[in-house]
Amino acid sequence: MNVSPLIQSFVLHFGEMGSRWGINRTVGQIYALLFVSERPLNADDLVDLLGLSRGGVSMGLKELQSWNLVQLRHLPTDRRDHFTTPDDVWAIMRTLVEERKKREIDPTLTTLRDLLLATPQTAADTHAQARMGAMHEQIELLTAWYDDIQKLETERLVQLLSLGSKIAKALEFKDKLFVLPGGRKEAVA
Amino acid sequence: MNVSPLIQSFVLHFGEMGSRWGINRTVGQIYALLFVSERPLNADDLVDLLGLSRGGVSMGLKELQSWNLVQLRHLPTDRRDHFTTPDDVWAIMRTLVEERKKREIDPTLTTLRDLLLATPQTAADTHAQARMGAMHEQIELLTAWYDDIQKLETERLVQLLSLGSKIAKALEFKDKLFVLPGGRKEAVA
DNA sequence: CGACTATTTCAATCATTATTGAAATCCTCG
DNA sequence: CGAGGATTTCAATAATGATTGAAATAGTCG
Repeated sequence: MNVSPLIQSFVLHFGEMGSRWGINRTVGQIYALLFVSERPLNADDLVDLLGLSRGGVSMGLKELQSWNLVQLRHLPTDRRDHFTTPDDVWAIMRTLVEERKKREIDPTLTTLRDLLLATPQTAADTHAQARMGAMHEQIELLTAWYDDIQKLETERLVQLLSLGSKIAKALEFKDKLFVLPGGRKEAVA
Repeated sequence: MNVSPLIQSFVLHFGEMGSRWGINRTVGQIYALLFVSERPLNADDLVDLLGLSRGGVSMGLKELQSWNLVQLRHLPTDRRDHFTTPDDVWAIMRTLVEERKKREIDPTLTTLRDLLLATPQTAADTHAQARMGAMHEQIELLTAWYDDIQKLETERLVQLLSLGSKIAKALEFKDKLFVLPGGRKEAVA
């Protein structure tokens, strides 16, 4: 691998993590190198710098493109394809979450919806369907939240994240305020 | 597989998804079946119902235990180990997030911290380190938010999620209010 | 339109991971 | 403590996934 020790450590780490992330080592390494590079790299650069095969780099880049994680660039006087990652780490993060949701959550949501429509044949089925319903409801709530949050501009998103549970403190306070004499709570939200 | 068609579909789906989630098919199937079962199941039940090998079930259960995703139960008059998943889907979700963070985020955070301490040897290193710094900062912000949120009781968490971006709307409003004549914003949060 | 280069494809190989099932170990109850 | 059943281990095998590199294709420039 023809990169400095610092960069090599980073690249190797991403290669390792790749397997835990459902992408493979090659793809992880390519992405890591593109992420830290000052200039766009072409496939030959990646072959040289990472010591991978020509075909492997081609497939890795194709996969990264399918994830929308790399951008294709054309440099003047060079007709080869060059690749970069976006500069903005928040943009990257949004893409990552979006794609993982698409691959890891949406299919399950679809399956759950289908199964919830089926007529249970046994007591076991009825119980199973109730469990699936609980799971479905939860995922719906989470994805609705995500859809909502995802629309925010980065500045505001960061603001919201920085706030953290302070907001929940406020909710708590509000609840305490609105506890009625009987002990029940008024619905206010 | 000796389960009703409804449950079989659910189990098979989780088996399929297992690979996308970094767990294997067997583990996914075992978990799915435990999740929808009315009663705790023992290893033999799982062998019968899912048609897996004795060893595979043993390893699958061990893995699920290492994820804290199943609970061991002992039934009276039966000395075999029985397994269940928690009833509360939010508790499950917390465990899942916690474990994935531990496996998929924390190691990267550690690596980044180490690499940020290194002295850059080249201009490329300096640039790479800046990129790593941006990544590090972002992950820190996200995990700090998570640590904060994670402490909330479920009721309040759900409340917060339901609110979604309404809070951001409020932030926006606040910002508009506090824009000073010069156009700069007062720091208020 | 060629000649040349860049890129992709794909069959073959290699590596890793999953799975089996029999043997070994561990437990527990009488 | 030991017999019987429950559980785990592990070597062997199967299945899947990653990687290579040479051949095919696509694309571009003069």
